[in-house]
Amino acid sequence: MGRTPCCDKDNVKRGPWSPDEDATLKSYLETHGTGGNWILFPKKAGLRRCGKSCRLRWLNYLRPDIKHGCFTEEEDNIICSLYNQMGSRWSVIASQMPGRTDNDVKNYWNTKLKKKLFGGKQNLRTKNSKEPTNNATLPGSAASRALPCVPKAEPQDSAFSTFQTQIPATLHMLTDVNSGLNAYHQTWTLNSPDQLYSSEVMAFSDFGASSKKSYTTVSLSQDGSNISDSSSIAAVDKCASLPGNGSLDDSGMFTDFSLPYDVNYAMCFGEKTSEFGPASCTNFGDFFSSSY
DNA sequence: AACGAGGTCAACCGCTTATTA
DNA sequence: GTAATAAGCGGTTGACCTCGT
Repeated sequence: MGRTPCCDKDNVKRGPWSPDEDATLKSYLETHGTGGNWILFPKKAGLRRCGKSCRLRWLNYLRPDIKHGCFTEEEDNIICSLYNQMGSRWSVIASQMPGRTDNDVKNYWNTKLKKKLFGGKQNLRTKNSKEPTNNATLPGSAASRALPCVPKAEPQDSAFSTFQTQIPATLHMLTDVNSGLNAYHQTWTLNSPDQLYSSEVMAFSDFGASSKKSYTTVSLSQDGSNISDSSSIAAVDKCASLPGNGSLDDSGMFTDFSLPYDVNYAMCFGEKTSEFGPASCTNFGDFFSSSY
């Protein structure tokens, strides 16, 4: 007994979208919205596509606020930090970067960032030593069509050099822990590496590893005139600002996280952050190497 | 010039979560 | 309270491209 299919797979077109389909979807969506139901949308719009496919096409590509192009160094930092905190929660990570989609961030991490960070390391989990090097040029394939840019120069002696500088990363974290009512907006500053090992920061770490239910995201509007998703909008509801460097509340969580300190220390958290990495690890790359 | 290897990204799949009846 | 349905999400796949040999 399988799940009932969301559409008749035999009668829907699959594969890449044509410009015509894009135009149809876009114009219909801009005029009528989704009508509150993506499943019915293709029929109403006159598209022979699965509703899920339409939704994905819109959210990941056609939305007007989508940002196409190179990820900035700041975005790199945000992705790395958040990935380290919460793992592959791409929608949450993407929500911190307006115009970026979870798919974008996921692809960027898997194809570029991961290599950028670990490409220079010797003891990677590679079986055939075919791991690309840091200075590999960006292929001019689909990537260069979408991202006509040159890769940033990377020092050869550090797989994680970006993070060895002090990063004033501001990470807008979205959460709604425990009660679902007491999410706080709070700027959090680490003044020393010791704080990363404090009970307070363990709570922060735990936050990263918490279940999906602990996150608050603004749900996708069903109204086409207001379409967005967790990739581009911040959870502004339920958030109140708390000034200063106050500690974490048992029932709440922060949304701003400033890191004026060397983030290497933070990289000793486990990938899923429910556990610490080896005490001996001194940077992100070392941690990952030692984890594999 | 041909071909295989590898990189990239859009799109799909299927599971989980949220919402509605 | 429960079942059905839709939306959301992360993992994976496959087409297309460039590069190296």
